[in-house]
Amino acid sequence: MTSKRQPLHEWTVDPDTAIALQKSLAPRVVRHDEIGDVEHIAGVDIGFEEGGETTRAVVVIMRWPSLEIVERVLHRKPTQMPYIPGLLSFRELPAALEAFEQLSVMPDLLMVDGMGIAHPRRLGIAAHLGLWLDLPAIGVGKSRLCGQHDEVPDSRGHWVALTHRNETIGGVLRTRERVKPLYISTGHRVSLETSIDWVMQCLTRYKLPEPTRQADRIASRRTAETRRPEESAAPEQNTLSF
DNA sequence: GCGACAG
DNA sequence: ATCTTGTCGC
Repeated sequence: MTSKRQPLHEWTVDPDTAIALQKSLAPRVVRHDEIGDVEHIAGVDIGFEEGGETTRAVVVIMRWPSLEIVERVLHRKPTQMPYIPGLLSFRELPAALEAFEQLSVMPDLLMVDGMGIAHPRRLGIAAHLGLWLDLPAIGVGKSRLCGQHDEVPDSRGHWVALTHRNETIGGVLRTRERVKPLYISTGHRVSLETSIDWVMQCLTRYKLPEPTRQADRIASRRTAETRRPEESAAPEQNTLSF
């Protein structure tokens, strides 16, 4: 029997409703390790086109530990909510969720561009996505949303705690010397320490871990792959698997 | 009331 | 996030 998972909640574009949802969902986020064998890791990132009118979600699936790309999905969807600090997931997840529906392989771990629980109400985009898909997830942010931290030693692999309201919500990790550190945090079913470990394991020669870096390249850059299909050929095609 | 503010 | 060329430095 195929049972279709019921969605966590109805979507909304109302700020107050979104905040209320975050408060009720945050307690359900699992902050300890509840992760099995990892065969595939997904990198998730969102980009925008036409001045923000269109949201472009990209999911890259990599095999572990080879880190070879085994699948990529690019999905476009009309943007229906503005960017509001703290409500990022409500703007970017709709497109991402539809991208996941296109996958032929479900990953065992997610690495999302943005915060996990390092969020004012402890439900950043990585936590929200992990909770929705019920998959282990790690938040990989490039800048700070909230919380305070000491200066990070300029040595690859070193990190300091990110604290907010008397609680450690993440870690600020130096993934490359002389380069701005990354803000790592639990998304779902992965502890902070394990999250940092996975990020380090996925580093090559760049600032970002491979899953996020690959997704980022495709989502942000307007290259040959990012090219929209010919309007005359297939006007309705907004999804590309390659 | 005054800043701060993921992508 | 996005608009954008070249340029300085490890």
